[in-house]
Amino acid sequence: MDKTLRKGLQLLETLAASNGPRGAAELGRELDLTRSNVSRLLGTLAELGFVRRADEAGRYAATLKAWEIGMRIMSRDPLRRTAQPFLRALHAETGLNVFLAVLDGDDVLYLDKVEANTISHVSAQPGMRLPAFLISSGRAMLAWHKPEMVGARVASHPRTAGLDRDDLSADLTLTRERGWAMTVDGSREGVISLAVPVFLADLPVAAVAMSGPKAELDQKRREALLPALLNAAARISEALAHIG
Amino acid sequence: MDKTLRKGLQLLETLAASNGPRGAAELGRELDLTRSNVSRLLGTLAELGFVRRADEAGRYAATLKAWEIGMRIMSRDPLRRTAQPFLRALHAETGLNVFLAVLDGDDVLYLDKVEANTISHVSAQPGMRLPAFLISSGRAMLAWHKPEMVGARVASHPRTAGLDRDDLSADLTLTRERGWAMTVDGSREGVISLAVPVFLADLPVAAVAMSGPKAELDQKRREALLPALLNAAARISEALAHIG
DNA sequence: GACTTCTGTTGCGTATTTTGAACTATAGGA
DNA sequence: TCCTATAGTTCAAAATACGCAACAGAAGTC
Repeated sequence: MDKTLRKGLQLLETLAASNGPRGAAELGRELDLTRSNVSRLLGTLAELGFVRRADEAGRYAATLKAWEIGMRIMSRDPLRRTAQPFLRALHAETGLNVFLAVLDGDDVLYLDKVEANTISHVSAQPGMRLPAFLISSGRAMLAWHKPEMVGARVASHPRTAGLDRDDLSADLTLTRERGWAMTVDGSREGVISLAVPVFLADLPVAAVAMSGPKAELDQKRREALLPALLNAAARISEALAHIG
Repeated sequence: MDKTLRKGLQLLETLAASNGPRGAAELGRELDLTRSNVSRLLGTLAELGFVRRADEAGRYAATLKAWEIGMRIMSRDPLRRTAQPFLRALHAETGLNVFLAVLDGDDVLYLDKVEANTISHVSAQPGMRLPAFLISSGRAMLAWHKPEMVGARVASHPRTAGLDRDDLSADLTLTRERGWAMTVDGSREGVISLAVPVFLADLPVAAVAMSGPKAELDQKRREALLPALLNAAARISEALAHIG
């Protein structure tokens, strides 16, 4: 059960998702807790260093401690570790933004990104979630799942605006047949994205994606770039198999 | 007080620092908790998604949930957000690895890094901590602190191997006079690192550092690169002042 | 400026919650 | 095969966290 731990972590999570510092009453209303309860929880979270008083008025903000702990976890992640050199090579070869993503529930979670060091505000960032159907990485992974499982997900997910179930189904079939996924204006207007799944024991455990401006990626260019993407994903799959 | 929250977060932290999956008894010994207590805490952490059973034997490992939450926190960090474009510009101008770091207690905490996309295993990674005295970023920030405060830190810190207090004190004075810090073989053998503090309201709140191989960075090259570093730090300070 | 209504924090008594020992079950090693 | 690890569960005892109320202060309103 451990109710206190539950509430404390929920509180931390809420604070992490908040834009600015927040007070106890406000947080209490959002989480259905009393002011005094929230106040005390914030006090202990502050003692532990996960939170700090931002105002003299008693509003709190999340510190970087959770980030630090999270980075330590991520630094050991075997998927990211084995994939990273291949992602860098792929970026070097294509000049495009390169992503590594996994499927978590109905979302895609971005694990890594290699981008040009120019100031290009890519929408997808490591740590972000996006609905799997909208983006190429998600479709690449879904295409290798059982159709009935995918169907259930389409039906259950609310954000299917402008996306017919049959269209999606057809796209996934096509994706699986040709071996790669593509979305146009998926995560961001004017962006084309290509993705290929990474397999471990015949399961699509991740996806490698690369994206660039629509104007730059005409069909000829895409065809020229695809082999590098397919190769990168294949080599990551192979490397994963050797690790375990 | 909130003892349960305390223990739960301590458990998560320990698990995040562990190399592989760990069992309840083992963790209990390390944290002075009973097996049943740890077992229950792990159960709720698993329910909340922060931890998962890695073995069928009942050993647990941290998931990426803490990382995800942490990344959401970091994505809003004003220091990193304002610094990032300048760090990228500095990297583009110099070709060196560029770092952003803050001082936390006796350690330096790396917030960001811009490096060449080639496979170069830099020792410092975002999220990592290193003793402030050892590395240029730390010295850059310490040099603008009150000497007595620094002295207390030197005395208290155990890892002062091969580092005389007077030598350090002299180096900090020199650093402050010339406006930048330098370490040779600081974080890693064969690496030279240069750093300059970033100020907010006359306090050294961060440091920008850049590093490269000793062979590449002779004095002539260093003198050529320094203005870019000083300029980057100054512009970040200025940008910070405009934000608040 | 006085008033009203928020805010965060803190005692305190109650009762909910957590706790640790004992117990079961299972797995690995000698 | 036994022995000793392990993890997980039950239950009564007790420590703990809870909400209410009270207080102090801030912020907005008339």
